Amino acid sequence: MLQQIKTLCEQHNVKVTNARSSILEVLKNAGAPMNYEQIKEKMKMPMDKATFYRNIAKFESLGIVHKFESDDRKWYFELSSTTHAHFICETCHQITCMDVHLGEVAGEVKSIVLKGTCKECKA
Amino acid sequence: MLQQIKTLCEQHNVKVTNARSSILEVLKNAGAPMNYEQIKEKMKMPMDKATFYRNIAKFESLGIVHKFESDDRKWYFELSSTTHAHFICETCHQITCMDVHLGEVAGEVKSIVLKGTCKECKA
DNA sequence: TATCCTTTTGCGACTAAGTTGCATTAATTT
DNA sequence: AAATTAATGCAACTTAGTCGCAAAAGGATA
Ligand SMILES: [Mn+2]
Ligand SMILES: [Mn+2]
Ligand SMILES: [Zn+2]
Ligand SMILES: [Zn+2]
Repeated sequence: MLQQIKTLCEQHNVKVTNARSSILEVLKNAGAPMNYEQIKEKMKMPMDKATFYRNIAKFESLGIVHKFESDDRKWYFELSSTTHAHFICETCHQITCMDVHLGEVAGEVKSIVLKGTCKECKA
Repeated sequence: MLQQIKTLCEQHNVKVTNARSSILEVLKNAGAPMNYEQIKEKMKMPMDKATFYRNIAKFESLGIVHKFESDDRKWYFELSSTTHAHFICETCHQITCMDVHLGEVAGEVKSIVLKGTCKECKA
């Protein structure tokens, strides 16, 4: 298990269990947001979905993990970083992380999801 | 039935049925995006959800209606207008329509959903 | 080490928004 | 009128995520 992940849990006062480090390790190595099925596939150990979702909920509440919903009605997860947007192509379903700068907004923004057609699919 | 709605259907070559005008009439009078249950409550006639969703899907494909998902995992619908964003407060679950101006974006944007905490809940 | 207590996990049953198949009805076409 | 096509209602289905509960893990105390 990566020391980095152990530290991350300890900083947030979360016990480091196999299930938890397993989830975080996959997310650490992810190049893009992943859903439950995708994370499960990449995990070395088997894990029940109840365990997965309960731990994810904990990570979320602690601000370790961020989630949003794609157009397939599934939740996608990534390790928290600076607030950025996700562009979801309704044709090819690819998810792209991107920075946008919003103007005046009606509150504190935690998640930005744009849906539409990506440049490749448009062309 | 409103003449306006009849015209809307005819312009898109959609037969005007009771079910269809009933849905559109509710959306026409809506002050904010509404989900299936909310629309159903406001409708004069009873309507099966299969009929509702099939017609909504048709409206969407024709560009008459726009939908997005809130944090309650339900779809919210509104009559199409100029592209604008929806701010969803994760505390009070209120949905606010708003204009944002994005900078450079990776494709053609059709839907913008911001989630976070609204000013009232923040205070 | 033995006992107690709290937290985490796995399993299976459950929930609920939205979908689908199919038979019936309504509207068009010939 | 008969034939064809489109819209509707109903019930069964799908499926991402949730929940209750009992078993396991683990830490604290003695
Ligand atoms: Mn991202
Ligand atoms: Mn709106
Ligand atoms: Zn695309
Ligand atoms: Zn609020």
